[in-house]
Amino acid sequence: MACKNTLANTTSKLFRKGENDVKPLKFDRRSQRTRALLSEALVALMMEKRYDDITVRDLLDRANVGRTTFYAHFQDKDDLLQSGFGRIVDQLSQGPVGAGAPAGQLLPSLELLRHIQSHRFLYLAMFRSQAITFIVKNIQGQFSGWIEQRLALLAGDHVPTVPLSVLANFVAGTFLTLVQWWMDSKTVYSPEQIDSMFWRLAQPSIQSVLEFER
Amino acid sequence: MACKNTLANTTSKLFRKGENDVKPLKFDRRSQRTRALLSEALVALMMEKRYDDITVRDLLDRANVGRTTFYAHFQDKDDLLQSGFGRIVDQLSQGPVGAGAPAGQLLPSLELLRHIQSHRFLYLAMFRSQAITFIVKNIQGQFSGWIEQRLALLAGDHVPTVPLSVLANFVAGTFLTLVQWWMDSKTVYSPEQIDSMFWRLAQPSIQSVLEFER
DNA sequence: CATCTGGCGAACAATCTGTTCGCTACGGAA
DNA sequence: TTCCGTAGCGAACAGATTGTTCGCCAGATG
Repeated sequence: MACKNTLANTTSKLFRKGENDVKPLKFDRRSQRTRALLSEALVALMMEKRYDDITVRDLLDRANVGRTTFYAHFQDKDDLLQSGFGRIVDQLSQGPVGAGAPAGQLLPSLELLRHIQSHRFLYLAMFRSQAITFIVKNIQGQFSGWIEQRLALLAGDHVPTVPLSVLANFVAGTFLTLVQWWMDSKTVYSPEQIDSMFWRLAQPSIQSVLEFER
Repeated sequence: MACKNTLANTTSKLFRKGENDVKPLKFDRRSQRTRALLSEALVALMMEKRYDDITVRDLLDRANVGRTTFYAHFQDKDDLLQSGFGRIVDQLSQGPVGAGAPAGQLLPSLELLRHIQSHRFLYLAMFRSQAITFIVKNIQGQFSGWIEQRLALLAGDHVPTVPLSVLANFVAGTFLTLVQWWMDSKTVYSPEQIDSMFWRLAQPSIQSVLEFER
């Protein structure tokens, strides 16, 4: 009802995280079981069909959960998605990236890649099943922000040959494109290999644009 | 009904282009008017809300078209989307890219950018309103394919430092990322400017990976 | 063992989809 | 201009989906 008015602000749901639900449930063992079952069901279904073709009934059947129960825990199908992927995004921004970046590095890519690998199923579902573009865009936006800050430091009073925001966007885009390729790839690659590829791809352009060594 | 079974093959609709509809309409002036109105309405609505939140009723109201009329022309909301964006994709593959590539160029980026600019509204809607990821992915896949072929020629019997498919994907990804940034950008850039940025970003990495001049 | 709370199905109104059915009116050719 | 074919129209329809309410059951907790 309320959430139907997304109206060009598709990320609005990202912000209505207030747990002011009238009937939230405790951390009973049963509750946790239900939430876990539903999340797993969603991920599993997202591997099979597009997100928007997944009906609540599908989730119920897959998770073996009653209709009432579902709506006791989540307002919405989107809410369930949120609770799963939103947590991941939060982990990203507060976890390995927000803190762990060694300051000398543009992007803690290796940490990120390891994180991604350890949640492979989730990310697979995220990239496979489309329609979650807003999450990807959100991530890309965050990455761009961080990178641009660091680039500004690197550039100093240099005048880059392309706008820094473009360069930052480029680096973030390269990373995410590579991750998507990684997810879809048949042969298995280690995070280290992907990380290596990433820098081999991104580094030359960065150097060139910033006019280092030239 | 039939189109609900997309089942992990989200691009299936791209291929059921057979105009074997039982009741296709002629090129009557009225028909064209209706189709145009509906297409415009879809694009307009996609700028306002996410594709999946757009209801057929919305389209009808916006386009001032009767329910029956809609289903006389299109099987589906997805079908309408198809008829709009599918045409664009076709133009891309058979038009400026398929033919016009000057053979020495990895990607006829400038032609593409001009094409995009001349259909700005459509591409804006396409990138703004998410959930059309499959189209973007489709385009990216095509681009990757072309680029990889040309890269293979360039590389010769060189052993690149990253798989060629990754490099191709990277180039295509860089292009599309840049286009998205272009669409979202406040300040206006000419296709020439974007093209210049694109090559400044992509070229160094390509050279580096292929180990030219190093 | 008692009770408290989450889970359950049935049933509900509301909405949306895709179709059918006559009727109207516009378009194109005589 | 006239006339016929066809596109467009609204109403009404069944079927599906959403989100809610209502008792009732059962597992968890003390």
